[in-house]
Order: sequence, then structure tokens, then C-alpha cells
Amino acid sequence: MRTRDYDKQRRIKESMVRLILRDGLASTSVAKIARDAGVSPATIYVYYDSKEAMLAEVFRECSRETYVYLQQQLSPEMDGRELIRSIVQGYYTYTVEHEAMFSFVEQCSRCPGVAQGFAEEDCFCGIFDLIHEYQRRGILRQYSDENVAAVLLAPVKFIAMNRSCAGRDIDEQLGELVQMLQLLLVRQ
Amino acid sequence: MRTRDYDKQRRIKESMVRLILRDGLASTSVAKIARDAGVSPATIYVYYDSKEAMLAEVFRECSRETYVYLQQQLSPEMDGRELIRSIVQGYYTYTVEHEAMFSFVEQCSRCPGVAQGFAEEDCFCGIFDLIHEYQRRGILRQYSDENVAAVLLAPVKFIAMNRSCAGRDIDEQLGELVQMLQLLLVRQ
Amino acid sequence: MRTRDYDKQRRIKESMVRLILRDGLASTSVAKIARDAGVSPATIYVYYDSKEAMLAEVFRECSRETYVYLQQQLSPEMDGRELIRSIVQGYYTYTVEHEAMFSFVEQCSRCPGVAQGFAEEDCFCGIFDLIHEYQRRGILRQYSDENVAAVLLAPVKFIAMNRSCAGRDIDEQLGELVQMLQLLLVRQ
Amino acid sequence: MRTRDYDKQRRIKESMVRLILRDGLASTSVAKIARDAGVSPATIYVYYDSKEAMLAEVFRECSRETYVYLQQQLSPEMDGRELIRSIVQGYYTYTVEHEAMFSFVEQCSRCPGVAQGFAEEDCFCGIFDLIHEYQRRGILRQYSDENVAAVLLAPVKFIAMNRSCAGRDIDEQLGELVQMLQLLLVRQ
DNA sequence: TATGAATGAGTGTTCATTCAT
DNA sequence: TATGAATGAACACTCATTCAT
Repeated sequence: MRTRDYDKQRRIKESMVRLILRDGLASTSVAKIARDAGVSPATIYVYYDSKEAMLAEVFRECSRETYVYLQQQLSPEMDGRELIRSIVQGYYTYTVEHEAMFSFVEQCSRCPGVAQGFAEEDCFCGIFDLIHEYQRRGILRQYSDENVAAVLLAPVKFIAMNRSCAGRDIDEQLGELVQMLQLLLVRQ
Repeated sequence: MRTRDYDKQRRIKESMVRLILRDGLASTSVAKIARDAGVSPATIYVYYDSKEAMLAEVFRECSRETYVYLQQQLSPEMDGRELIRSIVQGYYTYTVEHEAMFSFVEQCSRCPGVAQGFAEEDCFCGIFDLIHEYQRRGILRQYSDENVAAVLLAPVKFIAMNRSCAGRDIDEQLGELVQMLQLLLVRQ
Repeated sequence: MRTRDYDKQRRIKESMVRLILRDGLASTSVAKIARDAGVSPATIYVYYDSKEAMLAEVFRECSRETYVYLQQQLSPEMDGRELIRSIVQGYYTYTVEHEAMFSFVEQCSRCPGVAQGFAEEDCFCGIFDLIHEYQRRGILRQYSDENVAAVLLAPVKFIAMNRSCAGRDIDEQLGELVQMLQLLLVRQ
Repeated sequence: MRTRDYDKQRRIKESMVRLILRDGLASTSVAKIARDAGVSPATIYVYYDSKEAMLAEVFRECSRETYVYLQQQLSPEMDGRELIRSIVQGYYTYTVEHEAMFSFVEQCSRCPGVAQGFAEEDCFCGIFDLIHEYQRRGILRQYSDENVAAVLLAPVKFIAMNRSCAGRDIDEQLGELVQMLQLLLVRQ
């Protein structure tokens, strides 16, 4: 009996994610993904029950990965300002360096049936644990988790998405955003 | 000769926007839109050159509308804190009350070929004029336009999108966000 | 607006029926039918909602046609023996001359989902009216409708189906069957 | 070396027959049969060269079985009327109790390539031997084999197929049919 | 302007079968 | 013998678009 080829599955995932960045979710068909991954369309159905199931599964995987990466950038030794800087910078770097995965997640999260019952915030919980610790120690202000997540992540995403048409220097802009969020969140 | 029927065009737009909220961009076909709008598929091509052109055109219209509405909520008589509150509250209310249009814009904005060469920030310029005025008068802090837009809009969108799974009271959360942004942007 | 081309629909029906005789129900695809009928596969869906709906609709049409033809062979002026002879001979002739339609009906009638809720006997009712008249006049014996239909139709179908491998003369055989059924059904 | 597992082959056959009753020949795939039988699709090809060969082989087996069963119901001690009754009743009982097998045979018998070169009558030969004996002894009338088979089997099949929609009592109907065939075939 | 008919190209998915173990 | 992986070809069906009226 032939055994499962996990490299094949990896190629399928990567093709899907890359093509969705290039052509958009609506224009990425199973046949295109298969051709790009160098497998038969039927092979995709060995690994996934349906296109939607594939999208949903990879969507969840990618969502998790982002936050796992982000968490690895952080350590309890950092002071409050460093923590904010690392989150903002790390999240930005990730979205830019994993542009395809990021775009894929963004598109899936707007798509009914794929993102169903999945909240981005849930992945953020590991980071919340750290933030709570800082809040308990009086280093960060005591805002609600939802709003902390909202101001830490959403503006970065906004900047990452609009970065191509921005005239000014992106590092400078990001630096300013870090300052703003430090001012907002870190108890002086 | 019959004249162009603007009611028909309106119905087409509304059907498209509503169906994209319900089924997603990828699952909304010209035929479905036509059926929902009560016209023939061919009729849609009287008003638009192609599906993509239709998406792009309505996308631009909807994007503009959001900011027109937002601007109407604001007046130069407001003090700084009121200004921030109005922007945040107005934007939130709009996204919730025009859920379909908002979801439509979000989906299109990730879609290459539809959102091509269109930046959300461009629509924001009317509001920037007002903000610049407040900054000149020393009421608001002098952050870059990009970052001001980022912190004012993105967190609201984030909250609006995740509002269904939030345990806590949404008004309370929004109130806190307003306070945070007032603290951040308004010179005390 | 282009109008419906009923000749096209006729060709679709005929292709379907002919191909099902040649290849069997299970091996007759929509694409094959379309190719044979000289239309696009998509065109078939202008006239029918689905393959199953098409089968069911044409099945009903064909079933009805058989009995309409049969009824036309009969007249109240016939005596009892002539009536039996005409039914048997007419039914046999029809199945042989409309072999494709007959085979199509036979295959559909075994297929769950196509023949659902359709009884061959229902089409026979016009002929039953005539038979009842003969029974009332004491010309035919008073057997139940179901058994009269069973002995009049089923053996003919049986012979028609097995006619290729029969060694003996088919007309002679049919003649004998007529005699048997006259003996059975006509009061002497 | 493992030996051929006849239980496995039996399960494959049973699954095929059962599924074809439930879903129809056209909707019964090798994969479904394998899943239902609890084996791998590849295993089916250990026992059969192809799907068509499998259908043809099991079709022949099932056809034969019916007549073997029927023959067992009969004995030379019976008088003419008993013989007719036993054939009719036995055949009916068999079709009802082995509904799946019966439906399977019926569907295959219309399918070119499966039923090719196979006549139902051939299986009937054992019974013909007995019937010939009765004819020689002057108990049954001297009709041709084809017509005897036609009137004995086809009406029963007809009744069995339409039994669900019949309003009247099925035993009563079958009793009448027996009487009719006794009248027709047994020399008084 | 407005339309239902028509379509070639494509959709997601399953097919019967073979491969490698 | 027995299998899950793998597949090219086919499946039923829908797509965005154009045609003929």
C-alpha cells in the first residue's frame, strides 16, 4: 500500500495560498491548484473532503501559525515599551514576509462558510496571557482584551495592506505607530 | 425608445451587494444577481461592461458612500473629544447598519482586479481636511495621516467584524475604545 | 429575444432515447447526449432542470405515448377475439418499431428516482375503459384489472425482449399467444 | 500467503446487489460498493477483472439462483394445477423475498454489455423438462415453450413490480392469476 | 432598452482503474 | 492477498457572456 505523501499535501497548500494571493479567492479553482501543485485534481480529494473543507482547514492552520510566530518574538523579560514594539513590529514583519498566507487568511475570514465559527481573537489568547501578566504588574493599562487586540493588530494590518500606495517611508510610519501605542497602553 | 431604467440598475446593485454578504463573492454569479433583481442576465450587460467592471464600479461607489456618511456626522463646532467619538461611533454604526455594503467592500478590497489601484485612504481625504484643521488649532496631536486613519478606522472594523462572538456588551466596549482614542489623539 | 427551439428539444429527447438503447442508462451522459443532438451541454439545461428531471419527464411522455398508440389501434366495433388480437399485436409492433423508446422506458422504470411514483398501469386506464365495456356486455371474462393487464402486456414484453435468441418464427409464436389469451379472456 | 477470502467476495456481491436496489445501477460505483463491503476498492479487482465483468458474473449467478430455487419448489408428484400454483407462487415469493437480487437482475438485463448473450429462458430449461413431462402425459396443454414461459413468469414479475401501488389484496390477486393460468394451461 | 436562448469554457467532484507497498 | 494513494478522464452542472429578437 502506498503511503500518504505529506510533501504532496504541503505543495497543495502552498499552491492554494499562492494562487489566492495572485488571483483572489473567487478565481482560484481546484484544477488550477492541482496544476500548480503538480498533482491530479482527484489527488486533492485524497487529502481534503471538499474545496470548502480545504479552505477552512488551511485557514485555521495559517491563522494559528501567525500567532505562534508572534508569540515566539515575545519574552517576559521585555519591558512594556519593548513588548508593544515587538508585537507591532513582529506582526507587521510577518504579514509582509508571509504576504500570501496573510492575504489568504484575510480573504477566507470574509468568506461565509469558510470562516464560520472561527474568531481571530481566539488565536490571540497566548499573547493575552502575557499581556495580562503585564497588566497585573501595573506596566500596561487595564483595557479590555478586545480593545487591546483591536488597537494592537488592526492598525498594523491596515498599514500593511495600504503600504504599496503610501508615499512616505514605511519604517518611519511604523515607528510612529509604535510610539502611539506605547503612549496609549504603557503606564508611564 | 425606453430610457435607461435607474430603478433597475439600483435593484441590480442591491441584489449584488446582498447576495455577496449572504453567499460570498466567489459564490455570487451574474445569473443569481439577475434572478434576485428580477431582470435578465443580459440586462446587466446593458448597464455594465462585465462582471468585474460592475464589481469595481459598485465597489468605488460604496467606498465613497461610507465616507460621505461619516463626514456628515461631523461638524467643525465639535471639540476634539466629540470629533473622535463621532468618527468612531459613526463608522461603527455605518458598518453595522450597512452590513451588506460593508461586507461587499471588504471582500472586494482583497480581490485583485476589482480593488486595483484603489486605496481606502483616498476616500478619507475629506475627513483629513477636518482633522488637519484640528491639528493646526492644537486640539489634536500631530500624527501622520496614515497612522491617524489606521487607529481611528481599523480597530472599529475589527470590533464590528468580531462583534457576534464577543461576550461583553458592545456599547461598553466601543465606549472604552473611544476613551482610548481620545487619550491618544486629543491634546489634553 | 430568441425564442425556444422546440426542434432542438426534440433532438435532445431523441438522442437521449437512442443512446440509452445503444449504451444503457448508466453509460449515457449529458455530454454524450448533447454531442449527439448537436447542442452544447449547457443548452440541455435550458430545457430541463437536471438530468434526472429530464429522464423523468421524457419517461412520462414515452409511457403515455405507448398507450395512446395502443388505444388508437382499438375500436368498439371489434369482437372480443379481435380486441385481444389487436392489443397483443399492437403492443408487440409498437415495442419493436419503437425499440429505443421501449428500452428507454424499461430502463427508467427500474431506476429509483426516475420512475418514482409512476405506475405503468395508470397509462392503461383508457384501455381499461374499453375492456370494462366488453366485460359488462359479457364478451370478456370478469378478471381483475391488474391481472388482465398483467397477462395482456407482460408476456408480449417478455417475447419482444427475448425475440433475438428465439429459434422459431416470431409471428407464429405471437399467433399462438393470441390464441392462448383469447381462450383465457374471451367468454366462448 | 493468505488464501482467497470467500467471505470477502460474498460481502462484495451482497453490497453491490443491495446498493443497486437502493440507488440504481447508474449510481452504484466501485468505491461505494467497496466502502459498503468494508474492503478497499483495489480488493474488488482481486476478485473481478472489471466492474462490468463483476456485474456480468453476479448477474449470471443470480439469474441461475432464481430458477434453482424455483425448481426446488416443484416435484413430479404434483398434479397439473399444483404445478402451476407452485411455479407462480414460488416465483412471486422469490422476487419479493429477494427483492434486491431481483431488482439487480432486472436492471442488468436491460444493460448492454452486462446481459449480452444471456437469455432468461435458458435458465428455465430445468423447469421445461418437468413441463414437457406433464405435456407428454396429457396433463398440460401443448403450447410452445416460449409462450409457456412468457405467461407463467412475465405476469408474476409485472405484479411483483407494481405491488406497492396496488389497492387490492395481493394474495387475492395472485390467487386469481393462478386460477387463470390453471385454466389456460391445464387440460381439464 | 430589454430579454430568454444559447454556448464554450470552466466548476467542483467522482469515476474505474492501477500503483507501490 | 490486500490496501490506501494516485490518477486522467469523465461526471453533472454553472459560468460570464453574446446572440437574435
